[in-house]
Amino acid sequence: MDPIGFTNHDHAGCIKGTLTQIETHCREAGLQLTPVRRRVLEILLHEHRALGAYDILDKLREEGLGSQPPVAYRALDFLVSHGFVNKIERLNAFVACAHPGEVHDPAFLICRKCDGVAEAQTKSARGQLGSTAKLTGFQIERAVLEAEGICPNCAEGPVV
Amino acid sequence: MDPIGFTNHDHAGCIKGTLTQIETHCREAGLQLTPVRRRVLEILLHEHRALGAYDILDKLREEGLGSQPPVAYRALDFLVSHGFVNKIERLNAFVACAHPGEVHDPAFLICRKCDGVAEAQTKSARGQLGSTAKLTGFQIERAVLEAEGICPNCAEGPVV
DNA sequence: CGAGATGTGTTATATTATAACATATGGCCT
DNA sequence: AGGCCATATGTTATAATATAACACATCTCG
Repeated sequence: MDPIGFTNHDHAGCIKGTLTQIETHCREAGLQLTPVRRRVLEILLHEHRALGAYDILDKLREEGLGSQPPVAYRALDFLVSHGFVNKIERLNAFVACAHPGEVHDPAFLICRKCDGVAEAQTKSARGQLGSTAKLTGFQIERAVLEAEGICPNCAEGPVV
Repeated sequence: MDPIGFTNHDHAGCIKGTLTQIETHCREAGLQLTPVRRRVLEILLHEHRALGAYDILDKLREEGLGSQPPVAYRALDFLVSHGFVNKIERLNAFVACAHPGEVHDPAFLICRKCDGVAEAQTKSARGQLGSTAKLTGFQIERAVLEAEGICPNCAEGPVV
């Protein structure tokens, strides 16, 4: 499986770069990127696919960084609330954000076979709904698009 | 609260019309709209907002139509799989579909105060991602847009 | 009638998530 | 230093959501 956005890329560099970027962002914004939070972020960057909270908790437990659900959920809450990680509602799982720091309405391509997740740009998800929202007076704060389907890897070599 | 798409409409007529429409559809397609399935659909049409599976189960239980989770989940599975009901992943809840029968990628405006849900038209959610999907070879099967915000009712008269 | 497909009843359990309270840790004010 | 507040973590318990598995009923079709 190669769920890294479904295309090859410099994974080691991507992890390191994003991590550095987020570290800087936290330092400047006065956010505490504590060991647990940092480790959860690293795990998600490393896996580069959607992981459930309990998958993450298992890894933390192996490393002696925490063993009870709130440990994982708190770290994830922090990371999600600051835009470093996104929650994929459809999978009840979490994935490192491809564009941390930027304000954006994320869109995801989710493979229903391998659970690989690619984050896409969607400039206008909000704009799309804009007309409907305006008509009714609804104020959109966040918009998430989740598309389910088959990724190229699973399409070529069916798991069956 | 008036979460009916956030605008007034002929609710009784809307329930009846949709129900008739779905009944016809089922008859023609050879689908069994059994008592439990029909009742769950009615409940959702009547409430016209997102209900959790256990909320629905409570109502079924009161009416003697079933008391165990699988009863509700099976009915919901049927209704969702045939496009009569949509699941709002963000809320782990279910809402009657505003456009049953039509093939469409639904979009929802979800009020984070009252949990009211309006279903919007979104012709191009799929098209939006089309370019990205094409680039990577991802085959989109379903796409759902969920927007969170404040509905006009909650904005005007804050619950606080 | 018998076989297969579909739907329901029921028990048990899996999975995901949070409430609540105790214990650190570090800054900051006097 | 001492006291105080905010923030983070540790821990126990439990809530909320969802499904597996098996027994039984009903219906159709050959």
